[in-house]
This record gives sequence, structure tokens and C-alpha cells, in this order.
Amino acid sequence: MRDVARASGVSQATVSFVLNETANQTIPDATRERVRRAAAELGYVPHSIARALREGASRIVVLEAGGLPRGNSLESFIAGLDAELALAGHSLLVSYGSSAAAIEAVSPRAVIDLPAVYASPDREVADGGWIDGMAAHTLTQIGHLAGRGHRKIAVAVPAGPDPLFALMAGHVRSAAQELRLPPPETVLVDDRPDQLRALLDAGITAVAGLHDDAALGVLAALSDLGLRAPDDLAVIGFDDTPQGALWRPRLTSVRIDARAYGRRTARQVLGLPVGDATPAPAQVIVRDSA
Amino acid sequence: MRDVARASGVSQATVSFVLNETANQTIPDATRERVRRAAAELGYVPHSIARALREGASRIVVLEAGGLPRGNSLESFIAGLDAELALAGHSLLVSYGSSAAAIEAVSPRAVIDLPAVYASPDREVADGGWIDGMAAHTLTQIGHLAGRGHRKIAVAVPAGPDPLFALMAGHVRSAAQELRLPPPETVLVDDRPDQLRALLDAGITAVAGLHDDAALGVLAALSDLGLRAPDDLAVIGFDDTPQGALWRPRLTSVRIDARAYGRRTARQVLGLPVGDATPAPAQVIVRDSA
DNA sequence: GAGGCTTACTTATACGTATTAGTTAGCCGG
DNA sequence: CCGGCTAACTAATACGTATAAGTAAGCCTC
Repeated sequence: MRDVARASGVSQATVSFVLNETANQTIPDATRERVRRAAAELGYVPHSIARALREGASRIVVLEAGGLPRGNSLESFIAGLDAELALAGHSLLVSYGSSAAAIEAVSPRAVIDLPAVYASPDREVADGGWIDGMAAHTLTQIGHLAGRGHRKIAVAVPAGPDPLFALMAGHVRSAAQELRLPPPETVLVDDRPDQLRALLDAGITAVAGLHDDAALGVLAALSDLGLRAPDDLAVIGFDDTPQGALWRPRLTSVRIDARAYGRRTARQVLGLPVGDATPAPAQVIVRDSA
Repeated sequence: MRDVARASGVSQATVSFVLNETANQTIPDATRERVRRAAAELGYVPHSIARALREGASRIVVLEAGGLPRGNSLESFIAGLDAELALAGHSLLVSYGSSAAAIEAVSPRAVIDLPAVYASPDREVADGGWIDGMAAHTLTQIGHLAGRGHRKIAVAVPAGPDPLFALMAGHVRSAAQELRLPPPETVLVDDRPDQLRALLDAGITAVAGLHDDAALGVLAALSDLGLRAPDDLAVIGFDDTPQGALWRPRLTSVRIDARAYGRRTARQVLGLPVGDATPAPAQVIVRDSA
């Protein structure tokens, strides 16, 4: 910046004013042009660390994603976030795991802590309405099964703790209530068939997976029993991962407009008006399994 | 730091020396102790942006992962990287997409550009021997098929461009040569069965997937033809993703000690001796499909 | 007892920016 | 022709750190 100042015959302060288009500064267009040209010729690029030191935060947003299921929607969410942040001159960095140190080290403008959001959804966190949307998406999922006449529905959750579980379990209950279905049982499903057998014996005719992997586990167990979706049991996933389409029978799943949620989240954390980026409603991708 | 200096009755410089354990600095233990105590009491935490400004780089390593297949090994690679970097006081941030801006914005100590490594493997890039290892891993994969008596082998690659493709294709050819097999054909596989039909008609008895998703596509197409692995066609994947174990028949795959490669990469980019973290050889996870 | 070496520090500076608080020149109104 | 106002700038400072360069005192040696 000092070099640019020297080259264009003004002070470093003036250069800063021009390049940042600082408000309330009376600088004639001729000077502005001179400064810009010099900056371009010298290949000036702002030193973001220095700027961060001055401003107290860098133009970075950190997404905390440790322990989150890597699915289609996380990927799209990230893409949307990234794109929208880029529009505002910011950029996204994703942290897995040792977040505290990483955040300490970058002084980001904002941190989006998705696992924390999942853990306590009532907290006021910028997520572009992601959490709120989940309720509707779950309703879409369960509604698809109900629409096909299923009344006794179970929910498949993976073995081991899952950050989504508590949140989704509540939504599933609400959805069932709204659809006037009996409250669904929640069953732990890895790919062993015994649990599934018990379910079938209890008269369950459809299973909704917490996410596609859980649903695929059900399909696998079903196959091990010599049975097949959708006739012996309807199975629907959540989040439409590519692997779902590769199974046979192909997995029916719910696709979420996660990209739009990402965009909204970006605008929200930067304090911009969220505007018109309304996410499309969740969409059931009907394939073979339900 | 100034507060700590005041509280312990020394200058800011001395505080810096003590807390950073700067070499060639003669400071008696009594003073050191006083400074440390004051820092602890005041809750001093280094301002990493200021440090980055001074040092010219922050204690961050950026992993560029845009467009990479999200598989088991990427996840493990990241975990290993993260863990080892944390040991050295650094932290990992992952960038998808708009990397240039992000890198500009954090001034990382190092950037690990995996897509670039894939694109031009001869370049000297710190990757912990990842690329070099690939050759051996491919040999393991093809070797498993050869060991089961297969001689006419094809390689399945996904439709669309894939960053791994060029690299792996070469390795597959070398592996075949070493195993005295005829050079494998490379076939584009999405999950439509017609291409696979042609392959079978040509006498191919085994297919190796570029990664598990490619292999799953083959299994799907095979199922669509009313055939089944491993009897009608042996199928082996690469990278042992969780979804492979959920297929029926279960996908045989190759598991790589990506975590160790991550650790090595970390030490390498920080300029530390790589030491004893030798990755375990790739391991064939034998399931049903090959 | 002067010169040199070591210990235990301190002072000062630089990193690159954004912004506040001036400063100078020109113009206008009375 | 003087006071005040505006335009068009500039000078100076602060952000928090790491480190080179200095300094004062004490000790050792010849």
C-alpha cells in the first residue's frame, strides 16, 4: 500500500480510502483513478492478516463440522455457504475436530457450529433456518410413507451415537402425530437382520431412515432375510446420497435444498438481509424402495 | 502480553522470551516462573493474528480438498493430519472450492493441495508418500484378483471427470504388467447395464473399481442383468467406504492406512523429521464380492 | 585495575492496515 | 479582508507480537 501511495503521489491513507471506498471521504475521481491504476499495475493485493489485526477479525467464516454425517446435504450446504460468502468477500474454512485451536488461530468473522446446533436446537444460532426446516423435511419423509398407506412405521437409527438422533426423533414423533399415525418405534439398525425380523413380526410395514446410510442398513438386513423392498417392507432414506441410487432396489429418499440453506446461513452470519433465497421444499426422490 | 509484563515486573520482550522459550536467552528460573504465573493468572492467550503478522504466516495448514472423492481414506487422512498438526501447535482447516481467497485470507504455514497432486503426481509436493503409496495399493487391489485366478480384468471408472483417474490408470497398467496380466481395459461405468454386458461378453471375469462408488455401480449394473458377484463377475473396490459393507453381496475392498499418511504429511509440511510413522501396507478387506 | 565476558534484562522497531485527527488551500458571504 | 466552510488531502496512531540491538551490573583474568 505504501508503494501504491508512492507511485500515485498520495499518502497511504488516501490509498486505503480509495481502495476500500470509505464513506464520507471527498476524493476526486481523477485521484481515485490514479490510485486504482497504480494498485493494479503494482499488483497490490491486501494483506489480510494485517487487515485482520486492525479490524479484529479476518474475513473468514469457519464451519465446525466434526462428527457430522457426511452426506449429500452437508456437501451442498457447504457449497452454498462457500458461494454466498465469496460474494461478500469472505471465505469458508471447514474445521474437523480441533476446532478451538483453529478458531483461535484465524479469528474468524463468524463460526457456524453445526454440531452444537444439533445438540441444542432451541439455542439461537445462525443456521439459515436449517434446524427449523428439519421438522418439515421429516414430515415430508414420513408423509410419503403415510401417503402410500403405511400406518405402522419405524425409524431406523445407526448404531452408536449420532448428532442428528435427538433432533430427528422429536420431529418424527410430531410428524406421526400430525399424520394421525401411531407413534413410531425407534429401532437401532446395523446391518444384522435379527432386529429387523422382530420389527416385521410386530407388523411394521415401513421404515424411515435417519439418513441414507441407516436406510441402506435396513435394505441390507432385509436382503439377508431373503426379503425385498418395497413389497416386504417399504424403506425410505433421508438426504439422497449418491450411494442410495446405487443400491438394488434403488433407495427412495428425501432431497433437501441444502444449498439454499447454506446461502441463507452465509447472509445471516454476515449480518446481511437474508433476502429472497427461500429454500425449495424438500422433495421425495421416488425410486424403488418405497 | 503487556499486562503480563506489568504484573510480573519485566518488559514485554522478556515475557515473549519466556512464553516462547526463545533459545539463547539467559533468564533465571525464578523470573520465568514469575512470568508464567502472571500469564496464567491473567489468562493470557496469544493473539494469533498479531503473531501471524509478525511471523508472516499463521499456525494453520490448509488442506485443499475441492472436488475430491469423499471416502473413507480422505476422512482418515484428515484425521491423521489434524492430530499430528495439533501436536505441533498447528491446526488444520479444510477448504472446498474458493481456495485462493481462503488461503489469501489466512496466510497458512502450508497448503496441501491434493487435487494438484493428483493432477501432476511428478511434482514435488508434501503428501507423506501418499501418491507413491498409491502404486503399491493398486498392486494390492489387482493382485487380489490375480490371486483368485482372474486374468482378464477391467477397471471401472465413474462417468464424468475424476481427479484420481489419470493417476490410477497408470498404476493399474503397471500392476497388470508386474502380475503378467494382459493390460486391463478401462471402462466407463455408471449404473447402466449395457456397458457391463459388453464387458462380460468379452470374457472379462473381474472388475476393479477406481473407488468404492465405482465398484458399487458395477454391482448395481450386474444386479440389473440378473447376475451376481462374485460368481458371474468378481468386483473389488478401493478405499473401503462404509457403504460398501452395506451392499449385498458385501463389497470386497482395499483399506488404506490413510491416517498414517496424514500424520506423515503433517510432519513433512512443518519441516519436522517424518520419524517412525510408517503406514501399514494396504489391506484387502475380503467380503463377498471378490 | 583495565579490559573483556556473561547475565539479565530493556528499548526500539517492524509487520500492513484502517481510521481519527489534523492541515492546507480555495472559495464564498458579509 | 476576515471568518467560516468545504475539498482534498496527510500525519500519526493502534492493533499484538517477535526479535535485533542495546545496556547496566557483576565477575574473571592477566
